[in-house]
This record gives sequence, structure tokens and C-alpha cells, in this order.
Amino acid sequence: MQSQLILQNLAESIRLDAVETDFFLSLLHEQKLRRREYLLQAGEVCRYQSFVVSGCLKVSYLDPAGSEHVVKFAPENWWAFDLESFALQSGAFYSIQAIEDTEVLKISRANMDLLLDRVPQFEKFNRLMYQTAYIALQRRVTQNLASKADERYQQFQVKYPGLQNRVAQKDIASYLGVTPEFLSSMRRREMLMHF
Amino acid sequence: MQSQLILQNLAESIRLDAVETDFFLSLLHEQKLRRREYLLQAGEVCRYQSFVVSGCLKVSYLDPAGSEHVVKFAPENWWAFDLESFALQSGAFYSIQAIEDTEVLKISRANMDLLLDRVPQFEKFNRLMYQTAYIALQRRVTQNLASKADERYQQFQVKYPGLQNRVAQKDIASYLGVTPEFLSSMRRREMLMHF
DNA sequence: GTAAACTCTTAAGGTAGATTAAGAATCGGG
DNA sequence: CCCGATTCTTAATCTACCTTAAGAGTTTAC
Repeated sequence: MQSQLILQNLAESIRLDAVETDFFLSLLHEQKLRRREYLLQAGEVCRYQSFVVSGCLKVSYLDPAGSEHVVKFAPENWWAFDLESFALQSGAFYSIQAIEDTEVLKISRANMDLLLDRVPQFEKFNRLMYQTAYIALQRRVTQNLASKADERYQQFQVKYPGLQNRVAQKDIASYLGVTPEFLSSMRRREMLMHF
Repeated sequence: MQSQLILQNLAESIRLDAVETDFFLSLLHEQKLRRREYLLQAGEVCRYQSFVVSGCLKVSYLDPAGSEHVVKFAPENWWAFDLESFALQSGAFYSIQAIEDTEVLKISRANMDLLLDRVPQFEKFNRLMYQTAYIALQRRVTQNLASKADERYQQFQVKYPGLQNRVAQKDIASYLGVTPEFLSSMRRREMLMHF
């Protein structure tokens, strides 16, 4: 199992000893997804919290009119799950789909509860994850209110460096909240400006 | 002290005995604000978590270009604080201002820590508050992506029933992410449709 | 390996919502 | 109670972004 990246990720917020580390690793499941395969479909209960080891996922919402809105991308070293559905074990609002062949390590709700019980450190990890998620979301809301499409495009490039070359234009457009046609024309204008 | 409403609010998520209730109440501070007075200014550290007993607050963000974006309203029975600033004791991103004469009950960060220590029930209360805040925000993001100004106006009316008559049009416009002029013309269209 | 199905681009025309301006209504301070 | 400052409205003009359409490039499926 490719455990190095996830341990590194944990180490950013908590410190575990060898026994705790092994216990944590024993609770993980490995899963490989092909491009376009779903990790979670809207409506299902989100039973796992997933960490991306390689590849890339997209988290998106299908509105009643049938158009897709990409809410976030999760390339390697990102966590992806429907927080609401995982916490309440209710039907998921979002779908999670692989946009490249992707490998994830995931932990079930039951195992996470076990972990919280046996290794109290994870309370902190969880709390920080919630906090970070909330703060990131808040920032995105206020930025979206305050900036136009081209500024949001720049912010996307800062937040996800290099990802523009791995993700379909239409998905980037959806993330930015514009049509693919408009993104295309923004990109052209941007290129022309460099000559 | 007007403690009835806040106890009722707590009772929605946790159950306290008489001793715990008294201890909780002993940690609260009362504060009265005049219309236009600030409870928190952007940049300050948010030292209190505040509950609105009467009146109404607005939480807003001043973008670099100097225009205001209202993020939420807090009429009676709502909590208001800058979650990020309160949690990390960092400079606040948002300002909180009274838009009517307002009475709040607030608890300091230190007292909240004390409370968490002595009455573990509040761990749950806090976790639920974070969770709810996150979920509400997430809903707002996806709704905003998926709907136009007039639909958002309807959603505002559902979320804050009766508030349209208490809040300035310009603040509602800012909350919806449109100009006051455009809100005005939406309202006119809406009225005309009823004849 | 080729047809069908997506995806990206370009361009023309359309619309939601911004901007500017100016008058009417309302509010707030002395 | 009055005057200045906000706030709300209406209307004209403008712009960011959408829609539709169509051709070129790229994947996918058989």
C-alpha cells in the first residue's frame, strides 16, 4: 500500500507513534478507479472518507436543470468526500468522479469512529479538517462574490498549480461558473496579451 | 438577563441539568448595540461568540475595491461571529454590525474553553454548530452557482421570513450579489406580475 | 481503423445585470 | 421642525457572459 503520502499528510496536523500509525493503516482500504468511474454518486450515502494517492477526482453537483457544477478538484494529497453525507449518513448531495485513473486510500465511517475512540489525536485531526474545509469554502464564497471570471481563473491557477493541463476545459469552466466557450475566449485574450 | 431564548436554542441540540445551565449562564455577557454600531470590525480578533436575543446583525466583507458584501444576517435566535477568527484568534475577515438596536448574549473564547472542559456536552454543541455552518454555507454556494438573481431572492425570503421589511434594500441586494438598482427592478417586475 | 461521440474553438447575436445619473422619499442630527 | 445625508426608484446606456451554431480536433467503442 502507498502509505507514505497519507502519513505525511497526517503529520501536518498530528503526531502519531508507531503503534498508532500501524493501527491507522490497518483501517484503510485501497481502491483503484479508472477515468470516469464514480467514487460516489449523488443520492448514495457517503460511507468513506477518501485520500487521493495518485490521479485526480472531481466533486460536482448536478442541478435540477441537469447541468453540472464542479465544486472542487482533488489531485494527489487531497481528501475528498461529501462531508454532510459522511457526518449524518444521509444521501449525498455531490458526486465524486475520477477524471484520471486514480488511486485512493479510504476509511469507513465505522473505522473512523473506532479510530476516534482509540486514538484521541484524531479528534483534533477531524476538527482541523472541518475547520479548514469551512474556512476554504468561506474564502471561495467571498472571492466569488468579489471577483470576475478572469480573476477567478487566476485564483484557480494558484490554488491548483499545474492542474489546468490535466483537467478538461469544460470542467475548469464549470468550476469557475462560466461556459466552456467563455473560458476559451478568456484564454485566447490572455494569450494574445503576452505578445 | 433575557436567557429564555438562548436556553431554548441550546435545547435543540443538547440537554443540560440545572447546575450546568446555571454555570453556562454565569459565563455569558450581555451587550446592547445601537443601530449601526459594530460588534466586530474586520482585522480585530473575534473574542466572543454572540447570540442575538433581539434586533438584527449583518455579517459582511469589505473587498479590496471598497465595496461591501453581506454574507449573512443574524436576527433573533441566530448566532453570529467570525468562526475562523474565533477559532484561531487571528484577525477577522468579516465585520459584524447592528442594523437595528440589538441585544446579544456573548461568551468569550476563554469561557467557552472552560465550558468545554467542565460540560462535555458543549463539545457536541460546538461540533454541530460547525457542521451546520459548513452545510449551510455549502448549500449557499451550490445554490448561487445554479440560480439567477430572482431565484436567490426567493430563497432569501424563505430563509429569512419577514426580514425583507426590516433590512435595507441595499443590504439585501448586497447579500444577493446584485446592485440595489437591479433589486429594485426585480421587485417592480415581481409586483407587476401580481396584477 | 474507422465511425460515432465527445471536446475545443471561433464567431454572431442575445440577455442578465452593472453603471451612471437624477429625482423622490426617508432618515437622522441639531 | 428643518436641512443634509442616505436610501430607493426609474431610465438610458453599457458590458460580461450566455446561447446557438458550426467546423476542427480528439477520444472512445466496436
